[in-house]
Amino acid sequence: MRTQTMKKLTDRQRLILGLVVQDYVNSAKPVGSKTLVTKYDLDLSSATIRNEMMALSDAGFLRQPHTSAGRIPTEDGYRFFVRQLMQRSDLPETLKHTITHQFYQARHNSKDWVHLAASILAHQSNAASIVTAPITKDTRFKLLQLIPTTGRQVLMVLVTMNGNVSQQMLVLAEPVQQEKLTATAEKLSSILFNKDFSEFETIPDLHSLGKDIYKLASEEMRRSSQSIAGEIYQEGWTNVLSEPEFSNSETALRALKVLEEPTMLGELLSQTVKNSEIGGVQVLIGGEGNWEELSDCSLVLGRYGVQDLASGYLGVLGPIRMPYGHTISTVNFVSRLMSNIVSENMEKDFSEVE
Amino acid sequence: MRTQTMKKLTDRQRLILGLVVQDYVNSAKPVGSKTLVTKYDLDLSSATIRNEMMALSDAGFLRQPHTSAGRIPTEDGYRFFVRQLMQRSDLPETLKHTITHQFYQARHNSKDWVHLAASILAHQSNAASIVTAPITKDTRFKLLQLIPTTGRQVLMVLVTMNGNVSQQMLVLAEPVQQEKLTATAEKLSSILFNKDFSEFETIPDLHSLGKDIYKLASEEMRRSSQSIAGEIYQEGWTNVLSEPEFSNSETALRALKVLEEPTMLGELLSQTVKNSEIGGVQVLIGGEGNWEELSDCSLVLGRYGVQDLASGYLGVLGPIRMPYGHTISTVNFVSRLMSNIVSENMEKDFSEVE
DNA sequence: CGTTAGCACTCTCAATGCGGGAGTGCTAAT
DNA sequence: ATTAGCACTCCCGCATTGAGAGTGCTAACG
Repeated sequence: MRTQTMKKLTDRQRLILGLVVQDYVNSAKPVGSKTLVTKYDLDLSSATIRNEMMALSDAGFLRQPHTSAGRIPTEDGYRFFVRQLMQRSDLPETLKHTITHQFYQARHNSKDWVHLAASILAHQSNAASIVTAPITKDTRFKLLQLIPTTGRQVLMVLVTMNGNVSQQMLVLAEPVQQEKLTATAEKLSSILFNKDFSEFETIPDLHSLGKDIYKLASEEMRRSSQSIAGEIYQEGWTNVLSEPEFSNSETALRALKVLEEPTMLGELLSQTVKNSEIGGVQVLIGGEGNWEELSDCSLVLGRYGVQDLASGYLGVLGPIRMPYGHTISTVNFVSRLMSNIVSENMEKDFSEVE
Repeated sequence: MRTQTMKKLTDRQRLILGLVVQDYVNSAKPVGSKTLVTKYDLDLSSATIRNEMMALSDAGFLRQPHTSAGRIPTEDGYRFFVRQLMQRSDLPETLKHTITHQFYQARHNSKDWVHLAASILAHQSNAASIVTAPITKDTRFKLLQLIPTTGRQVLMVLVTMNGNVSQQMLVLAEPVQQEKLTATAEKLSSILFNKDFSEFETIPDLHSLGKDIYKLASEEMRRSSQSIAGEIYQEGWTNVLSEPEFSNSETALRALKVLEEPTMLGELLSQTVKNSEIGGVQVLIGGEGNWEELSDCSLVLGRYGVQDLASGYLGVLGPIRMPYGHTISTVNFVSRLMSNIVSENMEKDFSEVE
């Protein structure tokens, strides 16, 4: 509301605002002036604190749930806190090592490490986590293989130049010898090698099997190039439900519906962090006016991966009363680990392909 | 409690019990004698109904939340209803067609149709759905392929005799020519063809690359043969949360924790429906004494697939106050569709392999 | 005998009222 | 500028109340 006015706060006001946020995040109860003095033994009287609190209320950073109750932060209060007061609280070194090790072990299977990320985020932040598998915007074809499984069913595996793998089960009109499948795959691979998806328009001269596969491959390439995010992993819903502000479950319902509805979630991700830098973290507090359903929630969202090449989203949904410092550090840390895994894969790529 | 006594109920008592269950399922409010008479215009006075209700309470099928409130079914009441009174309510034909068509379109990609099943169950039953991807107990090796993706990374695809596909990304110690990969894959494939996983013990004579792959393949086969269930798909949690009995969210929390914890869920599935017939449906009402967390919930669980060859689980979790007839029919219907898809795939298999 | 009308009784639920307590805003003194 | 003091406001828990719904019982009825 008064973002442009943005009054300068005195150091003491900043201190008090910080303490109120901190205390409220821990206790979930409105913070009174006296509580503040005794709990953090300040060298001030409660009356002074009251005056300052009034100033902070006027500035729009604190509010009272009702006359003559303690203060709780407003959304703007949280925002100011996150932008100016908060200090990141790093994870303890031993924990970092453990997590790093877990990622190291899972690094070969993208399903594994994406799932691991969701799990760690949910546990560390005590909230609900959202992680999407990385996707690549690169649409240059590298190779294709056809693997007979059973009867007329064939698994088609597509690999792009930077190593993205996608696959599709297909059913042939009639059984085909494995040799013929291999030959077809090799022929298509050599025709399409290093071609961009957009060059797929002109259908090459092929026998019917080749043509069918060709169509499917091009369809698959198109599909994978259009999606905004990879598969979505979520965990820790019950963490959110056990927060006291969601005990009536009506409010929790509103928020969790956003997570459950893939279209909403996609919109949320793309609108919020689509073009943000990788490694950075965005904090969406109380829906920011755009997301009514999230009015009591905050999101800490980020992107991981390698800029312009391959990336995915990760984030945490919790109550607006959230330990931002810790959550942001955690998201950051996990994001970095995941980016490492992605870029490791890419680097190996360059060293060979060039 | 008094299951062995199992008093014979008169027809009128059965009728009344049925009506109470029906009405309570719809309204979520205790059912009174007068309500029953007027709503379903019975040719009896409320006093008579009261007498019968008392009998049903004595028999353990009805109870009162407090003195002088209407009656609600006990767990035993629901069980009696499900076993003896309930009539299945088939889905309307048009809906059946729509659903069948959706499955038809998704039939080639197991991810797609399993996900579709979860989605349809959640929507139709207005509860939370659980579906696991089918897994095969057959452990006979069919073929293996190695697909270079980027740098030293290689995708290994394993196919079993009945067409199960599993894959694993692996990183080689040093770059290897594609030709060599192909040759290795072919050699291993021919060595292992039609061998059972248990025969993998004796390591054949191979060069180092072949040995590495061999170990990984055998590891992968072992892993996939040990799991009780395929990947788990869930949907419709918010449906459960919006039921009035879960408005305080404490109770919902208990139940949903079971779904979120994979080990618990696995135990639940295996203990309940592991060896049940495919196509049959099991109803777990109020935890049945074994699952304290589910005391306010009911589960309708089933298996789909082809007996002894490939199967998965599907089911629905909702409040104990559940429209059992409709839910059971839905689970049954979806189960049948999924079994069809699985068996279609298997049949094609036999026709060619034999 | 099963069924029914009548009635007293019980218990919930919503509304109301009543301290106690926590915390405020203001004023006047330091 | 800070603080002590104080009146005031409002929540919260608790008990009270009355209406309403539904019961269990008894006695009358066909």
